[in-house]
Amino acid sequence: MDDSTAGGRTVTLKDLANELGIHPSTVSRILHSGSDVARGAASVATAQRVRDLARKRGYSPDPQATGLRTRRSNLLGVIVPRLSDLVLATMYEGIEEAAAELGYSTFVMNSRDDPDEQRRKTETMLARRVDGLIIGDAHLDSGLLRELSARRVPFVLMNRRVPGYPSATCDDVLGGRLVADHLWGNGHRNVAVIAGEPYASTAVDRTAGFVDRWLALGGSISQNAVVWSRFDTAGGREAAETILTDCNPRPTALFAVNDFAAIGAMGSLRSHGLTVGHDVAVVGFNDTSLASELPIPLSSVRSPMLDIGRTAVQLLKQVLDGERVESMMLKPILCVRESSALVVPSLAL
Amino acid sequence: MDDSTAGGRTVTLKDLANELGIHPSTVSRILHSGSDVARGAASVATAQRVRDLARKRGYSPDPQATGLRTRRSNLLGVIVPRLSDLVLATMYEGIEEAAAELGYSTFVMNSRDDPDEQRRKTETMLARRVDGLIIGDAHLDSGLLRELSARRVPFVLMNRRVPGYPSATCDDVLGGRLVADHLWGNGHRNVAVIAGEPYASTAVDRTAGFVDRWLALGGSISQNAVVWSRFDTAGGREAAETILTDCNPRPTALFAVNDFAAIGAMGSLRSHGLTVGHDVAVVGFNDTSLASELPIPLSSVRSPMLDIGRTAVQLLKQVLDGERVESMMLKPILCVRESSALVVPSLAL
DNA sequence: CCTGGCTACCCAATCGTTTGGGTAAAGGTA
DNA sequence: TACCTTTACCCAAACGATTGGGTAGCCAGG
Repeated sequence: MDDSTAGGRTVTLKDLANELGIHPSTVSRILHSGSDVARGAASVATAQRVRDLARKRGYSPDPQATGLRTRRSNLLGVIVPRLSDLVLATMYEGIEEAAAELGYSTFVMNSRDDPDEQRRKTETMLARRVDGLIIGDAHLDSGLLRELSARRVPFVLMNRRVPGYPSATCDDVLGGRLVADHLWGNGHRNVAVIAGEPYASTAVDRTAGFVDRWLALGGSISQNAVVWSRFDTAGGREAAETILTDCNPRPTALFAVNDFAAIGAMGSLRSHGLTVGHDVAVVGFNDTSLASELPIPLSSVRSPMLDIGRTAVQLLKQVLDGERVESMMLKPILCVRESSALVVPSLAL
Repeated sequence: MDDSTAGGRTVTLKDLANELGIHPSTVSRILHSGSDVARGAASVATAQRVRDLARKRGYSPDPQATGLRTRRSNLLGVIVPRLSDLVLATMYEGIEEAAAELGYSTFVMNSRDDPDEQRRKTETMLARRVDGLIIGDAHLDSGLLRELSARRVPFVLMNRRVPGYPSATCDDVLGGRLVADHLWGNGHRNVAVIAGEPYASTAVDRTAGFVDRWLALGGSISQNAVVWSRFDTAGGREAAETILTDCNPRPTALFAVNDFAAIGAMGSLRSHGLTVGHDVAVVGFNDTSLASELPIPLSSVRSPMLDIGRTAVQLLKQVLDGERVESMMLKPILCVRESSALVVPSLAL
């Protein structure tokens, strides 16, 4: 009577078959095959009776049994640095949606960007027999990816890319370029970059996109105007402090490759008596929902986070189907707000 | 040679048994039983050989097969309104940790606080044969909970409570009280509350805790000084607008039951030319990492989000073990910052 | 009448583990 | 020596679904 599984007594194929006086295999074919197979398996009338009873009894196939037999779990593993990072959480929402549409369920785990944890979590996922992995915390120098490749584990990268592996990312280089164009166009000639973690392609690409374009426009950027930092507010604050100390004359604009770092930087500027948007322009990246809500609304590059998540699922699906896949880079757009809206008069040409 | 499961050819109990010339059941007992059973099952020497080989071959038991046999999946389902809400994401981190320690893996799904989605996601979880559910999006008037109870689905609530069901929450009433004491102590006598969604216990309890204490202190709060709102910045902004229009004289302090709503309110105050912390005090709730980083750092009630997640897992474990459980309410503390630090001189007694 | 081809099913093995019930051999006791 | 315990294993039946291979009965064509 009592059953330890959540939901109590569950109905099996055999139950349905017994009740209708037919064989379980017939029921299986009717319920879980394309209509082509189902057609050959039973008469239209029987098929209808089976489907009706299944609905009435609330039959739902046991994924463990199915998985055991078919060797597929319909489970996707997702690894992110931390889900409390708004960016990754939003991408995950996209993943969840797209995965559900394809009949997959998803696991998420946090790796905190720690290589040991990355490895541990990956193994946990594989032990759970996921069909494939979406890796949202790839490091540029990762040996783990090579290893997974060698073990023929199906996976795709998300958010961060690593050359040689399929990935769904924002076109971060373009994003950086947009910011360079914007700041240059507003008359800035002395800028600095809060560049993020050097192991993350997001940071590297955004920085490179910015710097390369800046140089192409005829600008120059000194060594110590590019400061690598953590992605959080504290990291941004520290980086800004460094810039304010090291750069002389003080830059008129700051590009932070991440909104949180930008917010930290704004805090630092404020405590130096500088007004963001007036004395120093600031631009962030990702356009998280906070950017527009800040006292001085933050200009930010909007990356299509939800779509990146969805795209990652589609790519992984292709990998699982044995198709060849191309990495996808989704286009960002720049949202200019008060933090960088002003043209620098003294420098305007 | 090729194997559709991630990780390629996997080692089974039978493989190990064959290689050692013993029976799979013996291997199973050695590897997956308490040392008491294992002792009776094989000689110490054999046990050691088995364990060594298992390690060497990288054996990991197939959870589908295990689940099929034991009727337990070691999977926990977690349902939250949205993972892109920092509060829930942080709680989930606690869940993930605690669950891993107990050998469980966790699924998360977003319900967007929509009753249909809640029901759908719940069914999806049950179809996956989770052993139990952690429900982070309970509505006070939910029929779903009654139904799950009737179906004897093991579950606990997290973050929001509903009388009659076990839950792990912050002591929200206390949180509200702390804010009342603080504002009253700073001389405020005319306050308003941005109360959140009336279907969430967090909103209701924080508001009630505040209001009841306020009255107990001898204060009074008019009807239209309590405004229900969404939990996000837009909701907070609108609520603040309402308050500024409807309340005369203008309140000297605002308590928002959620940091994001508080941030929205701060925005609204600013656009009315009011300085937060000077003209109007603002206090939020949850002490999300942003609170302290805002230009005017936000006072906020810190709730132990990570621990709430961990506690939820422990409670669910107890439910699964058939033990009786008591709801847990974790203590919050108030972090006073610039947004509400000033004493109101004109009103100080 | 025989053959061939449907239609509408059934049969049984299989996936990897777990677990209740053996049992043969060794050792101890009366 | 007969009998009882251990020890150290083996055996086989599940769990629920899938799937390659039947097959009985019917109809049509030659």
